[in-house]
Amino acid sequence: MKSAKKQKGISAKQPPAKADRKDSFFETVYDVVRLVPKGRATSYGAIAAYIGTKLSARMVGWAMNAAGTVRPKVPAHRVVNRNGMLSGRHHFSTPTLMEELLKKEGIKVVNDTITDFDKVFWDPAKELEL
DNA sequence: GCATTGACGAAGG
DNA sequence: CCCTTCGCCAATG
Repeated sequence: MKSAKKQKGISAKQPPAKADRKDSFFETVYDVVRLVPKGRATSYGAIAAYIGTKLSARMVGWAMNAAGTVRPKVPAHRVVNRNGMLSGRHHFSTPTLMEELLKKEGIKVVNDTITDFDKVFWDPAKELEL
């Protein structure tokens, strides 16, 4: 990341690690991810687009960072980047946990990438028909 | 309070 | 076609 000399409102609230269940960008993300059916996967951009902040797909990733801290836990393993790569696998308990979970759900993962991503792809904006 | 980073994505060279 | 840069917003140092 180059230089983002931009900073607006200081953060007065703690990260979603507390799971305050308050209305938050994160909460919406969690809700959508939890709606992802088994054997399917979605992308950060798809979720962001569904929420309306497609330009901030990064924030979705940030929200996922706290996915394991909220209850019930969010199936973050079903969320991958737009290429279908398990970019977030390194953030799990073990780097292999993510692909293991996906494989259990019937998703083929090769080289940290979902082979049939086109088939398992689940777009909330389409499936849920915003 | 400013600088850097981050589980992304699209556009430009 | 591969690599670099920008944008976005929030958190952390």
